[in-house]
Amino acid sequence: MTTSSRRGRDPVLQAIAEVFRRHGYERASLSRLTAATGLGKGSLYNFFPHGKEQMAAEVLAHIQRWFEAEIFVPLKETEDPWAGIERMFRSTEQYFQSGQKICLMGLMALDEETPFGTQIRAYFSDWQIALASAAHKSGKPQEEANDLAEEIVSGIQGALVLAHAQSDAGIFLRRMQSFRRRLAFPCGGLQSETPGCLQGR
Amino acid sequence: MTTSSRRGRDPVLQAIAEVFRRHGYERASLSRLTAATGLGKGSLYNFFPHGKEQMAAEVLAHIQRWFEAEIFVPLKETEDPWAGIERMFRSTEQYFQSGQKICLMGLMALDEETPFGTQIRAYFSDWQIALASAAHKSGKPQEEANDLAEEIVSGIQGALVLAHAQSDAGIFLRRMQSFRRRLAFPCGGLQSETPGCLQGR
DNA sequence: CTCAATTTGTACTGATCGGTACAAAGAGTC
DNA sequence: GACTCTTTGTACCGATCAGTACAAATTGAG
Repeated sequence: MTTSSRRGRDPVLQAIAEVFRRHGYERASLSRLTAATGLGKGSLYNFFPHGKEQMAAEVLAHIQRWFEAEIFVPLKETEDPWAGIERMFRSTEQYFQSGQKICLMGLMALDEETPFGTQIRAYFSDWQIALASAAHKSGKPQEEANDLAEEIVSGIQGALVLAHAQSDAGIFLRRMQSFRRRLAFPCGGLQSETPGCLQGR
Repeated sequence: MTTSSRRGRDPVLQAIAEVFRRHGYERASLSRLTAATGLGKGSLYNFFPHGKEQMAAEVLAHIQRWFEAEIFVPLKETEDPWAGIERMFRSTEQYFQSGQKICLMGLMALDEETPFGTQIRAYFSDWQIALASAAHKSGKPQEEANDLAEEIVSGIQGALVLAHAQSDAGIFLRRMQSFRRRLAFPCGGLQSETPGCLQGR
């Protein structure tokens, strides 16, 4: 009882999320979690009776809610699709601290045999659907909008991987700028057919 | 001594690589490694006196060598850049089994505090440099070639993440087709400026 | 205050971790 | 067969894991 306790559930969840993000599910040991939250095991298991798995599930749900409110809903509901799209880019850059932070969803997506597959799937498909909706509203044909959304949602994950591998936030920011251009210009989408110089398999 | 031993080092490394790929560095426990290789702890530590870390380092070196020979060198040295590029796509699709397998380099890139940062950095930058070289040879200006290479190398990682999250190899194959088009068409590269509808920050 | 309910620290559990020690088993040479 | 030298299985090590038990401390209501 020496440390922090009466600050509500959210800051605790935030601290836990940070541990998961930095160390992954496995290495997020209880000792790390107690250290990061300032809570003893007793308190932690009092907050999360189902232990580590519940912590991770709630962290993922928290992330999902944040993206839903901050990004997906604006993308789907704004009448100015460009505003929603630019807001997505800004919020994404801010959330991932210009690529210095990692996407916990992406990290856990690579882990086999976690019980969070459903949550992870929902996160990515919600994002993709929301972005495709905005792209369609901005004038792109539905098919091209879907393709661009898939490109950008996956591309953001890849940019985070590469930026982290090279410890270079510039990579992430450059990719984000490139995605902005891709959405703004009509030419980059699904062109006719694969050109002759690359025989599509 | 009941099981396999006289097959050389390579198949053992391959089995170890598979464990690392499926479970990550942490969850790749010695018990899993002994099970996958059919070797006891004694044999494993006889092959790899420095234990798990040496195993991982050799696996990464093995991967690097494979990509170097199969993809990077052809990209850099072929006189027909399109042939090298198409070979890259085909080899990549084959290596990752159309997106069903994960990139161990990308997975470990997301892990903090592994001692493999140098190897991982080299893998990605070698790939990017080789691809940019081929793109440049195919007629793109150097700057655009660099940008496209960064887009595609990171994009492949993202495609693997998303394909794995959704258990949908189609995502990976669609992204790869999209990258083929990006390289083949001149229009998708670095255009003039960010358009007015998206005020670049 | 009193008393019940909640929150907390801590000592424990059994399991598993990576790694070591070492003797038995194999293989090669003579 | 007798002698090395390498390869192998297995018993063990201390450390750490997630999780539990539980009593002391705290809180809140009356």
